[in-house]
Amino acid sequence: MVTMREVAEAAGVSVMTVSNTLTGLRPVSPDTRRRVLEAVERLGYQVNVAARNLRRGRTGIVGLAVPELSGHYFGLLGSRLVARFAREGLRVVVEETGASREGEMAALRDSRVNAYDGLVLSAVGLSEAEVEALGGDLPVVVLGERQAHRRVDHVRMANVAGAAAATRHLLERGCRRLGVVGAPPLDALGAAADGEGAQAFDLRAHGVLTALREVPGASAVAASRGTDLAAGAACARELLAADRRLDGLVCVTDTLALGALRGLADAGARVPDDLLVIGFDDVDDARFSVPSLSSIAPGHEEMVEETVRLLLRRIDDRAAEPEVFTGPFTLVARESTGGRTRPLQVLRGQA
Amino acid sequence: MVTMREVAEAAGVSVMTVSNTLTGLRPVSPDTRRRVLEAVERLGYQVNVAARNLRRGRTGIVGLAVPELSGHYFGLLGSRLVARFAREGLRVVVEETGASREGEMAALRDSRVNAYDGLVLSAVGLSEAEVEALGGDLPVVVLGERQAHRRVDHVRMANVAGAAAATRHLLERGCRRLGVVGAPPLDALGAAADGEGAQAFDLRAHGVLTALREVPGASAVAASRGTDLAAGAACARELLAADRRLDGLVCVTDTLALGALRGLADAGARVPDDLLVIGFDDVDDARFSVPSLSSIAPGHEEMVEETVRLLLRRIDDRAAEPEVFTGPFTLVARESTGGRTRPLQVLRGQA
DNA sequence: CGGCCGGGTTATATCGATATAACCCCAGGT
DNA sequence: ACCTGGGGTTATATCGATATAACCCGGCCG
Repeated sequence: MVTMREVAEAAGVSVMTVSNTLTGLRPVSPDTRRRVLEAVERLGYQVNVAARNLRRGRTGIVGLAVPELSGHYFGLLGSRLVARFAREGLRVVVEETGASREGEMAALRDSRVNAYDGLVLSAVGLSEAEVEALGGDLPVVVLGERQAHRRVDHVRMANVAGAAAATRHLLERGCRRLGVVGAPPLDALGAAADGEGAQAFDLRAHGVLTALREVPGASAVAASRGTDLAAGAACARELLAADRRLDGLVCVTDTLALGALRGLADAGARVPDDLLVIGFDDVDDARFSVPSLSSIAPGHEEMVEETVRLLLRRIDDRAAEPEVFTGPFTLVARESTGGRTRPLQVLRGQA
Repeated sequence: MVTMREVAEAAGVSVMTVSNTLTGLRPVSPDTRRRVLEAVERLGYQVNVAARNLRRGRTGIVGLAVPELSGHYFGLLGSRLVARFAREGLRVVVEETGASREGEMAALRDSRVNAYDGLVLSAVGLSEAEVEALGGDLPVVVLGERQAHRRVDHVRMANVAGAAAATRHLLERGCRRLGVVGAPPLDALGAAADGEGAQAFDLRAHGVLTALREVPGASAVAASRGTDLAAGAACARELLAADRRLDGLVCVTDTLALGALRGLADAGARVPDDLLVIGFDDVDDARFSVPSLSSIAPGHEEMVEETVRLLLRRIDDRAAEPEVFTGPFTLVARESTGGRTRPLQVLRGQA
């Protein structure tokens, strides 16, 4: 490995002059600059990032901790964040938490031990207080809910409002006997959803309830068996078996909804003829499933933008006042709720 | 940030003794060990990875360069690789190449500049010679084709054999007028697919041709418009519009196949009643689409295992003899080729 | 005409860990 | 009794870059 010292000798200057020409932190005469660059080129010099990091105290790496990278939503999110951070000259290390407390704690520890410049944590297991405690002075932006004290930067979706809009969409189209896929039993929900430790899914279920109460005679039952496609299919079959007259399905994620479409097909139920289905996240696949899936689009662009902004801000100033950003949302009606193939923008709203 | 020196002072020993107790590289008496660990605990010491890296010349990070993380296949692959490398104590930095030469060159450069311990490169744009030249002495494992000289470690799929098996599956079920989604014009294929710079998709198309020639009276036309869901849908519509009597569709990836299912639905064609569809990759969604998608499962497990093994081996020994590993494959027949909902393992084969 | 200023450059200390070699001391072999 | 050996420990050099302060020199101000 060719070092700065060798470049310096080749160019007949000191290492600091080489450093200065390369970083541009201090002025260098045009003549020396040329000689240095020429030597750099000739020797094929590349900075040793480890040494630079040691001295600078920065690594140029941020962590991204998500439940699992292969999910529809997190794949999308990861992809966008990687691209966006790249524009800021930051690289992204991916950690998978498995949506567990241990996984999230490991991600935080890892980020500190390896001195990442910051961490984007999609938190489902840890509370804000725990994140704050475990994170120490590590810059962290949390994606998700559970913000009780607002002492950590948060980027969240319009979960309640979005889910309510989704539900109203079904109700407006005549649904009265709803199934909710991916939510805890609805009667147990009240307490959790309003208060402290509510998860995104709880909040979405809460949004469903909110909309449901606006329409007399409308009812809903929930089922939950996980977050993957198989879970969606299983829940759909379960709900349909329990109530053959079900006429609408609100799924708390598109992954669950796509699985549910499969489960309904298994059970011989036709969408949208027999019942309507709507999801949440507006992943790419929603536009291409058969039937195409209506969904709540949570402003991916804005959320990514804001996540990056907040993390950079905090890296820059650890004492900055914590912010909570809630993305906008858009209801996208497609075939699964009786719409046409081409997406129809029905409603745009804020939390 | 508390340093080793402070721990040493607190424990009344030298920094080297602290280092030794922590790394375990040299023996330390039980008594001192206890004192050191106690001091570490009390002060909340954590090693400075930048300093360790500088000294050790390793970073504990490997790069993973894929066209885009949000694709079905690459999300799956990324997820598995991240998990698998984690077991080896390695973290993964994701780079998106956009399937372009420039992106792949950037990934290689980045990996060298940042001194990753190695790089897993899903190469579509660069030739092996270019990878070798640009990579320098960086340990690299290439996922994909184009290995001409076998001087770089490769992990590949049974593209030809797998695609041939997929095609035979359709032919056995009576298809005679096939469409190939994601392949270049088939008559232009011969030259490219046998020889040097063949891409995975070319090889799969080649496999289709191989099987096709075995059945007199069978024909195929190809269409290609990209690699995403929209491309799959567009190709399917295009092929069907050109030949309404099309009775089978071989798609070079599941993403294209899932898009194609959508495109066929748009055109009013029923799968599997009017025509059969098969994909390649066996992504999660294939099991849950409607109809569920038959596919070639390329031995994800083995490929990931082998990728990690080869990279670790080369990190350990840059002069090791380059290897090419070709994964096994399995044909999974589902509804889209007239199978039942539950997957049916029809054929297991090697390249 | 002397002192000050600032562009341009350099030597040196420093970041925090690890490799190296030297040291001490006691057990065991001869 | 002496030498050898190795467990346990330490001081110091080192990894490769950057921060710091000092230096040189020509121009400008008073």
